[in-house]
Amino acid sequence: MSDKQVVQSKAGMPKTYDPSEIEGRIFDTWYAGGYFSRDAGGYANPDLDPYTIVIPPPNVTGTLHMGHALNDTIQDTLIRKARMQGHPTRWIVGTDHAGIATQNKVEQKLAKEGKTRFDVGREGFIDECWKWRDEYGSTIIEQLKGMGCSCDYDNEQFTMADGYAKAIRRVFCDWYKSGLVYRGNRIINWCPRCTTALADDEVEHEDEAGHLWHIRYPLVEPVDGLEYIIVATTRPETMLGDTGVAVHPDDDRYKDLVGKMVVLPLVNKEIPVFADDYVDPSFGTGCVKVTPAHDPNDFEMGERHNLEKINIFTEDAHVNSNGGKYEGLERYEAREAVIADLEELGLLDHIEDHDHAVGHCYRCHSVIEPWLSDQWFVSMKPLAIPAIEAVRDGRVTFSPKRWENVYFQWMENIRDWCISRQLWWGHRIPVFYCDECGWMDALEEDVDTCPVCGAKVRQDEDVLDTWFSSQLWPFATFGWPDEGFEHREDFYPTQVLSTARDIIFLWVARMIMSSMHFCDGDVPFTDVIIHPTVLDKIGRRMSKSLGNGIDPLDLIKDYGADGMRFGLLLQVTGTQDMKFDEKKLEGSRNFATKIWNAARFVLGNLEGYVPGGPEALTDADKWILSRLAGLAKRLDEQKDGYDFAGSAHALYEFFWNELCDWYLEFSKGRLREEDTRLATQRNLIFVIDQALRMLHPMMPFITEEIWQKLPLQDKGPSIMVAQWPSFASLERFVDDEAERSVELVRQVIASVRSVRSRYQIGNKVGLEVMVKADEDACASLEAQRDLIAKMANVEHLTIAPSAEKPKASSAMITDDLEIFVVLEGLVDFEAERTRLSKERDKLLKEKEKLDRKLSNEGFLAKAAPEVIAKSREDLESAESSIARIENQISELG
RNA sequence: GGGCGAUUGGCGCAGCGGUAGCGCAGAUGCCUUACACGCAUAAGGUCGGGGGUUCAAAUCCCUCAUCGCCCACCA
Repeated sequence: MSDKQVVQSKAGMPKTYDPSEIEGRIFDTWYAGGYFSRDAGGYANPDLDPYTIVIPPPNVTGTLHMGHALNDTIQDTLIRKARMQGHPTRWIVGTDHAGIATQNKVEQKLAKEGKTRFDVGREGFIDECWKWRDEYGSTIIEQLKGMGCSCDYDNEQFTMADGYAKAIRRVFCDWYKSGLVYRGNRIINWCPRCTTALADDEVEHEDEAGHLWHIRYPLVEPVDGLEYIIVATTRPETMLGDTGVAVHPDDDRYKDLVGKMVVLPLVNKEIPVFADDYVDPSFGTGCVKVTPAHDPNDFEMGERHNLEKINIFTEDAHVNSNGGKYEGLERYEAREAVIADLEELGLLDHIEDHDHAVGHCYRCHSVIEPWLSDQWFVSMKPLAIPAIEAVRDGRVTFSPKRWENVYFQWMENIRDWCISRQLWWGHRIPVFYCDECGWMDALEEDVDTCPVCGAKVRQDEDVLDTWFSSQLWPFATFGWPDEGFEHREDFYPTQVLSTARDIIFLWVARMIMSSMHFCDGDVPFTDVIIHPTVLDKIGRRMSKSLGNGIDPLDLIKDYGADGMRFGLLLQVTGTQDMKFDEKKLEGSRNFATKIWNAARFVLGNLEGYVPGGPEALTDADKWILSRLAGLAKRLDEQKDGYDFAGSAHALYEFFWNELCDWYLEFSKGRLREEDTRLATQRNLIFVIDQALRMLHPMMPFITEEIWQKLPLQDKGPSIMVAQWPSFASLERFVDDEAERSVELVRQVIASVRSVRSRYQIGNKVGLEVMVKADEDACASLEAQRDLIAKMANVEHLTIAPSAEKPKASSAMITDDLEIFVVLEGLVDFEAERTRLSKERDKLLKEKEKLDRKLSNEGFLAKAAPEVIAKSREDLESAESSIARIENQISELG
């Protein structure tokens, strides 16, 4: 309580940073300032290259999860830095209509009211979807704002928006006319619950424990006494649609059977035995039952051998009228029934356990049914070739690089893409049919009547795969195919595409293909960042069913948006997974408070301040400025590597371990002295200003809040548009000598503290200390004796090359110094001896290693000269330390 | 069946060719008037096993093991 009063009298800042009070207010000022737009409220430099990012559009079905929080933080960090560097920036934001996902949600909602989509009809259902979108779409945008994301909110995109629909139509029609889009009757992946086709990569395969049923198919006429052959299958119910049995052409066991007929049990139909290379004689019995309508391989064989294709399932996976007495049974009921009947007939030879991969719908997890139907496809190979080339030659690079191999592997084996979906929510396929004269065409504008015969036409009932629309995101969001896209050099290609690894195929690859196709071969983005997947703290995927998901907004509430962002970025190393434990954010929240308090300290010590640039009066000043330059260098250097954890660590260390732990402490005494106060104030302000700018992209809110309070000259309206501190702008401060000098000071202070701790001497007890060192070191220390006196509470400090150890004292030996702390009546000589001996033994081991190394001829002959020199130096230093320690030990008597 | 990733102090992670670092937890002492979401000090690791390359390996290569991902039409 008294704390607060002290605080108010200082800088009007509470002593713990409270983000909830600040974040919303700051976000509003950013938005009002127009900094999220391309010209950054007038602060962008139009002469610089544009920097653009398109956000991976979240599904309107849901709210943002930890993966989004991470991904969007990464993007915001990048775009904010680019903006501060002066680039015209634009971060395109928007949502994806998410065909199946949304349709499912809305169907569930209707189900709760006891209705199906058929009750409300196609139009009514689509209306419901729009309502859903209006509700959840805004939630997502609010979440993004809560995280501090600096998106171009005034230009929000949606994959079902009118303009976007134009792009879809153009693409579809263009590809249709060039033959890349075609209609075909093929085996596709059918989800019987969603009642729609799916693309191959929308199917998730999982190994499941199953069985291999061995079934006897009687021969019409016995061959050499053989009355039946045995087929092995994992799906006995599909036998209802069998139209042949295949064996390998070179399989001697069955050679004589090729061309013969067998009787398909239960169906009592004669089907042929034929030979096909596809069959693996070593698997099962070497005889394969062939169901062309329900298995992709069987389909191919059926094509090769002109077999009939009998569909035995309805769209919801029940046996249809082709299944005879089994009609109406659900597929697994049918399996039971078929097996029971075979058993009864004595045709079930035996059953083996057999694990196999079963496909599941990526949306509802139902088991996929391979199903023969008419669908629309995109021929992918021609599109893939230039897209592979673009990554191969580095026009697009992945980070981490290893994902490029994943991309290549998929792209080089790419198969045609089934793009039609039997859904209502989505872009309806723009193909029109005339049932009168048979005319059909893909059209960019709707038509009612047939241009050939004038009869009424109908539009294709199906909609397009959601990914068909999201693949156009990098150019459709900029107005393509309209006139505005002529200014595409202002934003296309974009710079960075940051996303999760699980949509490399579904989305990233397809964006590269379609964008290059429609944008004169130009890639849609140059850098792809594949960020780690956020797992729970014990390494499981976060999911609704496990209930282990975390809402970013809850984290923001507890740790602040900055705390959450920084905590996440600290974990973005090159690995593929990130085990996330909320506790990990504590350090980042504490870091925010640390910075807050550093600012509180500086702002509370501004009496007599007159604005001005940094003044490097002392080594301590030179040191912190040099370290600041070092930080800028570190951040500059990693700009291409996307080492977010590395940058975050560098910032953390600078603020906490250099600025707060040392420079702030150094400055305490100097702020009280008339002759040093102003320079110290100016240095503090300068360093904090620059460091806050460097931290801003990662922790936007707290940096803005503090920065606004800094008494800077000619500062702009927001740190968001303040100049980014490049290394070049700070290079003049690099000062190795000052860094060495302060290092000596730190050694003395740390040594004295160590002695204090060992002898349990309170900080309030002033000590007598002597430091022995060479002339140069003594000169450095002498110039900074006030700092040592203050920070180590030394009452009498002697610094001299000839300093001698007082009898009653504890000695500390460093590489450069001998430090004696006088301890009248306190010294435990035995303990001192033990400690110094341990210290010496450690050094002896080190010396031994170095000796061995330096007497190794191979090392001397082959190692780099600087490495050898370093080893020599280390040896010298170790030897010197050993000698001095031994000297101390012998003096202890 | 292929491919990728992980394996470093109790826990979570850096380091990726020159004698092991960070955060958290734990220990000890401190309300040192910016901060107890803090300060100080000390302790803690033969870098999964084995082999190889090299003057030198946590770091490169091979192999094994464990865990986890992805891709694949063997019914």
